[in-house]
Amino acid sequence: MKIKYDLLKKEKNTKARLGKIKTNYGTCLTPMFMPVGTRATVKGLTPEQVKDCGAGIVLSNTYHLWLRPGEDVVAASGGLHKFMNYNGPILTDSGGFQVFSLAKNKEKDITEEGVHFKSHIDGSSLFLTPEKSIEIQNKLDSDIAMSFDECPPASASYEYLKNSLERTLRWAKRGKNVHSNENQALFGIVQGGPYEDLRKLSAVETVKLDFDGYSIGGVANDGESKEDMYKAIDYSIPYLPEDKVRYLMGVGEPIDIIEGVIRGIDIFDCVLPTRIARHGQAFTKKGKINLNNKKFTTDFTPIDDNCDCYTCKNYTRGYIRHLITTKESLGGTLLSIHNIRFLIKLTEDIREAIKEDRLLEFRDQFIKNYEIKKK
RNA sequence: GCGUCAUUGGUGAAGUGGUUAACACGCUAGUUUGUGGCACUAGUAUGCAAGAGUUCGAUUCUCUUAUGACGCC
Repeated sequence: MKIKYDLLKKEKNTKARLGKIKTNYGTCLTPMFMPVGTRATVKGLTPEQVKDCGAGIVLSNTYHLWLRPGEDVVAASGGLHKFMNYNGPILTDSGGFQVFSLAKNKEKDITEEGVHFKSHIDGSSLFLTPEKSIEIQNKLDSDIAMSFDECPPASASYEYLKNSLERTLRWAKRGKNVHSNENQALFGIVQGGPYEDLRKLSAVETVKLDFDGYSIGGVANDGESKEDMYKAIDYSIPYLPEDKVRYLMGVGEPIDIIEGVIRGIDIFDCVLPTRIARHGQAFTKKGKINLNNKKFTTDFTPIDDNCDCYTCKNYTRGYIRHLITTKESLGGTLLSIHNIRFLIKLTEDIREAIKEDRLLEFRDQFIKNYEIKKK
């Protein structure tokens, strides 16, 4: 079975939705946050720890698994779920983001046929096409595959974005034509930067191709402003079907998740909780804190008051600071557990607020608490 | 006891008779949004063992003292 999305409720005062995604590996409620496990592992965490955080879908990455260990190795092991011992749903990103980060000369490296990369491992020349990306994902056997798109930088011009999204549409069609895994859903990606007509064009044309779900891409990169991110969502959502999942790629920050849900987004993913964890930072209801800061040396309280995560139930700020400053890997693990749980709990709270039609009040209250501590 | 050499920030250390004493680590703070994992950015010695002298000017030259290493009796 491919995935199935059920729309359970629409919030009265916003475009927020409550939904359910059914997959072969379980059912998840939306809005939802998906932890990122680029190389078939959420860095520093066992699958059990990821599940204990309340995770539904976990992300992995086509580009990285293509290079190492190779999609045939994963397929030989019995597919990605068996390979990484994760029995929940998995979504694979197409490698489109690596177009953004690895193709140095956009004009030259990105062609109609595909994208030329330099391997980040050994510098060798690589060529990835929409067909190749989908074939790899078919073999990886994730539950949801993503179309291969170009994720242009926020600084790209209108002309560039227009040409880019039109090419991404052609790539989406090519990818869909070769998609052959009956157990795997395929999502299309809407591009177009912060421009209303481009987002509309991209959304309308992508929906015509009839995907199992739709993403909004090209946001939250390269220093894009929050205003532009919200515009990208607002200009795309009206053209997406109500009975399909909507996925905002690469977001992120607690505030942006709330604002995204208000604008009609169902699922999110982001490296932020695990990346900042490895660098010693933690989300709290009062804002982000940096456990590297000296003031936490003798702070023997949990990271966040009343947090129900394993880390907060068992460890103190002072101990975690010690692990972080001595570069013990357990520090990153404990902070990753907390940060992932924080974002998942946030989406759980958002779902409760939607049930009671009080999402806007929930947002205002969250912002009030989150910014006080920032000073 | 005599002789030789050394003494630069929290640490390892470079260096020069003349504006801001290199670099690294550490430390302090900040950044991080479909991960090129463990990174990046910024700040961090009003002082070069102490004292005196030479000089327009000394961390850099001279002397004394202190401490240390090595050698000799």
